[in-house]
Amino acid sequence: MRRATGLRKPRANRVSRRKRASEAARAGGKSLSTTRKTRSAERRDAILAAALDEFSTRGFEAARLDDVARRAGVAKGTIYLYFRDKESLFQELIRTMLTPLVGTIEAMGQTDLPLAVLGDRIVELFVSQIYETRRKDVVRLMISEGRRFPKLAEFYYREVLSRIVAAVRALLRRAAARGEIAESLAEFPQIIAAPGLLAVIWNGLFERFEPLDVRRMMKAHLDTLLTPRRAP
Amino acid sequence: MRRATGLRKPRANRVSRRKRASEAARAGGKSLSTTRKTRSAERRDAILAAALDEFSTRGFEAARLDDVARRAGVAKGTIYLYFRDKESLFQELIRTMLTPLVGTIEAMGQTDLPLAVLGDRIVELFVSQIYETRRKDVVRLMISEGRRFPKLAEFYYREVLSRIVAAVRALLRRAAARGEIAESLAEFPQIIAAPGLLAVIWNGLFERFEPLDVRRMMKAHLDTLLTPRRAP
DNA sequence: AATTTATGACTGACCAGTCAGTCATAAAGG
DNA sequence: CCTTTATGACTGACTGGTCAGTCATAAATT
Repeated sequence: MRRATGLRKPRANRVSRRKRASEAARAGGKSLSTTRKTRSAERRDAILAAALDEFSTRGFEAARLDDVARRAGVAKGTIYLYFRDKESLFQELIRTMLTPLVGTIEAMGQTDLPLAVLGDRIVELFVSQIYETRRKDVVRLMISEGRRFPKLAEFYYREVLSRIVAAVRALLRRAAARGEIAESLAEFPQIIAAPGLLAVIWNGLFERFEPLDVRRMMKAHLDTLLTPRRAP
Repeated sequence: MRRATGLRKPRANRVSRRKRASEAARAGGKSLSTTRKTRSAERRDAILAAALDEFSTRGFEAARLDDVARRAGVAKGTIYLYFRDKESLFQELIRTMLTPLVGTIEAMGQTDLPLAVLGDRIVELFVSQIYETRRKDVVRLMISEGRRFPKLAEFYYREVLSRIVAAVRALLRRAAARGEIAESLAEFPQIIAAPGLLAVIWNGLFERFEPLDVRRMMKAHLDTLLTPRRAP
């Protein structure tokens, strides 16, 4: 039951408070750094990692910051030293995880190889950098909760998606010019990503009933999109 | 501020309670039926419709049953006459909206037309029955919240998805046998649906930045998948 | 009058965010 | 170098507010 008195209870018997925290930090794998700055960065990362776990399994609303704190080996108040509020923590999480991806993908947009070759690279990039990574969970979060965070959706569109779409479009245009694919495809770069997206969702919902081999599916898809250069 | 007393306040001055409710029912467009059964079914539907609105805009956790009740022109307690609890309401909503779709799609799986023709029908079916309908919101809900309702995901897989997948797979096998598409495609019926799924998500998150023409995208996709029968 | 249907005030549990207090570490002084 | 003082990172009990679900009572229907 909730205490009814409005009186502040005087502090008492704090039994070994720091102990748990430092143990958890140690358990986190990192040697406990003594530098203030290093320690601070480690804590931030620990909180972000814990937040990803909790947000992924319960969703934004249902996730409890108490649980995030416990998982990060930190007191709840500490979270508020690093993030303004729950929403801010959520947005930072997505920003931090997805931003680094853009460069990699844009770089790939530059290369001027036959699509038959690039295809393998695209598939591999997606699988190794997203599907087999915690970034998969971030993508899921973006899909699931993005509508309720219009600012975040806008950020994500401007900083990530629009750039990727532009890169892929350029790539497809060149391939179409070479006659490797139909012109109409270059208009919808989203088509290239669609099976990957589907796989992320399928994996979260139905994998236990019917597994899906992303790599093979994406490969089959790309192969089929290629215009067969005259039947043999 | 929250009331602190634990005392039950005696009931008093209920001023014209039914009025608002019956007005709202009338405003709902339906003539107020006198049949018990009809009226009951109407209420149920009103609650489901209101629930779809609220769950769609706020998400399952954040949606308030008070708001669902208000929107349905009903008192909160009434919801509990029709549904066991919030979760049950959510699951019933998805069941009710998606189940009728299966028959339509399975029927299409039977027809034995060239894929070039069937393609148009598939696109049109998807757009008119899902994308331009409130079912689009239900699909979004399934994607966003499905992970937290394993039972629901299982129901959806068994009753809806697996059947659709089977129908499309059969359809693709026949098309592959006729040489209309690559064999490898028939292994992944999901590929056919992928752009539609992507469109639903895109529509919810990024439509305001960059509109996406589903019909044209899906058409372009299907056209590209068809093996060009020998270059002209 | 009896039964069914509906209502909405109320409760109990829950949780984001706060803040007075603590303590490890750093800086200053001897 | 050692001791003292200062700093601010960190803690967790607490507050204020929210909301799912209940139930005593009222309205409608038979």
